[in-house]
Amino acid sequence: MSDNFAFILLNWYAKNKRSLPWREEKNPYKIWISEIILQQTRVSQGLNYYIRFIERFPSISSIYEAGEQEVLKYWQGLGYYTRARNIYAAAVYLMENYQGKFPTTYNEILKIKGIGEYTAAAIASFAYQLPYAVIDGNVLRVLSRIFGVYEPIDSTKGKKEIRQLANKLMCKKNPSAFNQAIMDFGATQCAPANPDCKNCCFSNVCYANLHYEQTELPVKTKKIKTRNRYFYYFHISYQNKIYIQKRKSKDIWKGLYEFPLLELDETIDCEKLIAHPAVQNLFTNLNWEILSVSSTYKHILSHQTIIAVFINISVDKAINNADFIPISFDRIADYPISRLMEKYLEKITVMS
DNA sequence: AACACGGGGCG
DNA sequence: CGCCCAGTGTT
Repeated sequence: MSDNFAFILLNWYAKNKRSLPWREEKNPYKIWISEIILQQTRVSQGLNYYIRFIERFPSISSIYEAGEQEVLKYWQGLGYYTRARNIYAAAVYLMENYQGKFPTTYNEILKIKGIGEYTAAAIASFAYQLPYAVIDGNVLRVLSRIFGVYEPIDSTKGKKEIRQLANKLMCKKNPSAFNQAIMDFGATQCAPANPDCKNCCFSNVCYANLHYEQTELPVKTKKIKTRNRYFYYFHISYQNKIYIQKRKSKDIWKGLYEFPLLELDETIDCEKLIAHPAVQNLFTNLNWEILSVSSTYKHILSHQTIIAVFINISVDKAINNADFIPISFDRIADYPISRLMEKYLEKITVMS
C-alpha cells in the first residue's frame, strides 16, 4: 500500500484537480502570496483576495514601495492580519537581503517572517520541485484516516508521525504534484465532514473506511475556550468630522483602525458608562451629549465573542488626543478596518 | 506545550 | 453552537 500510494493519489489528481489561478504557477512570489492567503482560510474565501492582491502588488518591490497600511487595506476582511503585516516585513527583508528576488532553498525560505514549515515546503516544492512534504490540515486528516493514526494530530508526537509517513510516501519524481494532490484530495474527497468514501480511490485500503471510523479520525485533544469582551465604541461627530484611532497593542485587529472605545469585561448600563472615569477623561473640557445608543453587535470569533455597542456622540470642541485622527466620514474608506466596523458603517450608510 | 490570532461556512 | 479551514509567532 505504501508502495503505490503516490501512484493512486496522482492518478486521482490527474482526473480531479481543481482549476485554480496559482495551480500551475512557478513564480515563487505568487506562490508565496497564495499560500499566506490560504493559511487557515478556504479557497472560496481567499480566491478573490488573491486576484486583487496580485493585481495591486505584482512584485515584491511593489509591496515594499506601497507600505504596510496599503497591504492591510487589501487584506481587509480576510482576518489574521498578522499575515499582512508579515508580508510587508518580508518584502522589506527580501529587498534588503535578496535584491527583491525570492531565495531558492528551503532553509532560506523558512527564515522569512510569516513562513513556517508548511509554507516553506509548499514554496520549495511548487516553485523548485524540492522534496519537502507539506503538512497541513488536509494531510493530517487524510493520512490519519487512511493509515489509522490515532495519535492526536494537535500533539507534537502526532504531527511527527504524520510527517514521517508523508515524507516516506512522497513522490520524489514530482514533489509539486504530490503535495498539491494530497491537499486537493483532502479538500474535496476526504473532507472533514461527510467524506465521499463511496467513490474514493482508497476505499479498499483506507483504515477509517474499512473500520467505519471516519468521524473518529483524526483525533484532536485541545478544545478552544472563548471569552466575552465588551466594546463601547464612540462615534463622535464634530464639524462634519469623526475620530478614528489605530489599534497598536498585541491584540485582535492590530494595525487596523476603529472609533475610540472603552473596553470592559462585562456589560455596563448607560448611566454607569457616562460616569466611567475613562469616559469622563475622554470628554474633559468640552460639552458633549449622547445622540443615540442604537447599534449593538454580537461579533462571534473563534476565541472570543465581542459585544459591541456604538454610541453616537456630539461634542462642541475638538478632542485633544494625539492618538485620535479626525477625518471626514467618507475618508474612512482609505483606512483598513475590521469586519465589525465594516458592518456598522454599512448600516449607517444605508440609513442616511 | 499552550495559546492567540478572524472570518466564513456547514451540520 | 461547535468545528474546521493550503498555519505561524509568542510565551
